Amino acid sequence: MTRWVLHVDMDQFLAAVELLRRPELVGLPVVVGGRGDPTERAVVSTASYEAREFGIRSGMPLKAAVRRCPDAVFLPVDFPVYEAASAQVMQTLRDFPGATVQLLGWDEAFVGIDSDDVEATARAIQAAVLAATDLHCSVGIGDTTVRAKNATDFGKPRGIFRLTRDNWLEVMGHRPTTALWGVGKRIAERLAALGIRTVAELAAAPDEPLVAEFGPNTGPHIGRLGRGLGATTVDDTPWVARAHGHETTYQQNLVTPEEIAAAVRVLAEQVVEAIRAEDRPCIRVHLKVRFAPFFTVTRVRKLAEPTYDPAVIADTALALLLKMEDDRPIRLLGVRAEMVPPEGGYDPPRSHGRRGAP
DNA sequence: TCTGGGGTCCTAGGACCC
DNA sequence: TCTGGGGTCCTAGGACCC
Repeated sequence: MTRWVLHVDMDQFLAAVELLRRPELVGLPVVVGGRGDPTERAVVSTASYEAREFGIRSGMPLKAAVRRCPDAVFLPVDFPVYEAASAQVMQTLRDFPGATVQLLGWDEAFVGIDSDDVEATARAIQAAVLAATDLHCSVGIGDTTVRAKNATDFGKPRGIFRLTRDNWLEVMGHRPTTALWGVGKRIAERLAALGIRTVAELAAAPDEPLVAEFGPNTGPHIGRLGRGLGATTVDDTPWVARAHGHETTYQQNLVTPEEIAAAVRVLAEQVVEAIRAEDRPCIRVHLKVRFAPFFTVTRVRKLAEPTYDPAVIADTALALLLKMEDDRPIRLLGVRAEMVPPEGGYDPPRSHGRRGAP
């Protein structure tokens, strides 16, 4: 038996969940995002495959999406419904015999499993998820988490793809470094400045220039991504949140001190609700401000003592805002509360392993 | 085209202490 | 008077992911 890492990723998750309760929309271009109003400031969360044919992508402003496809159906984001569907998917994975499950997000997870016929196992997982939820998924198979995660893209939609040390360079070598999970536009630019443009070039690069450019931890980490190296086992330790935050993009920019203070207080109240549910008070307040037209800054301040008091959090955030001495109109405010770590610290500790809160 | 909202982690540099 | 080397804590800011 061989130990495998599978990456299970739901296909067009939000759109697929919406289509289950609106079967009349099947086959149409469907866009889920914001409040479902393409005249508002908001972006696409998920576009159905039909909508993607018009060039609509996640992260695109709704205003841009509607221009590309005026006939698309726009639906509001309905978090509780996706949370319920996600929980059903994840429970199905956990119930699969021999599976170790590590959540990566709402709609994806690593599954560690022993198998002599891993493609058959992957198909069985797809069938189990479909039977339980009526939702389709794609499965990436790998000998590391990094290879499994990258493999999924080649399986989409509804497919399976395997990436191991044997075919990693053959499949990924000629692709740009941005194809890698964990390498975005900025890091790709800095790599290009070192003469590294493809995955194969990154895989062959020595550590020294990477360390010089990205630091002693991140440098070698990026090199390992190029080689497809990563964890070979799946870690199912339950996730413990570090922080909770709330941010809002205002349809009309905030201008007056009164409306700004009121907005910060609303955000602080929402944040306190979230950290109370965790039973861990706030130790550090993060403020995020997007000034119009588009300039974002963040500030952090440690509190003298841990608190659940929304007034303290709001006042701290406002003090940080005041200190900036910037009176441009504000289009986004965010307040985040970093919580007291649990007894004994976080497990697993901070590391380069990519883990998002589901 | 005009850019959400939820997160995590890393690095640099200053202040301060011994 | 000017100075080393190690450490911790804190803030600012960058980068990434779904």
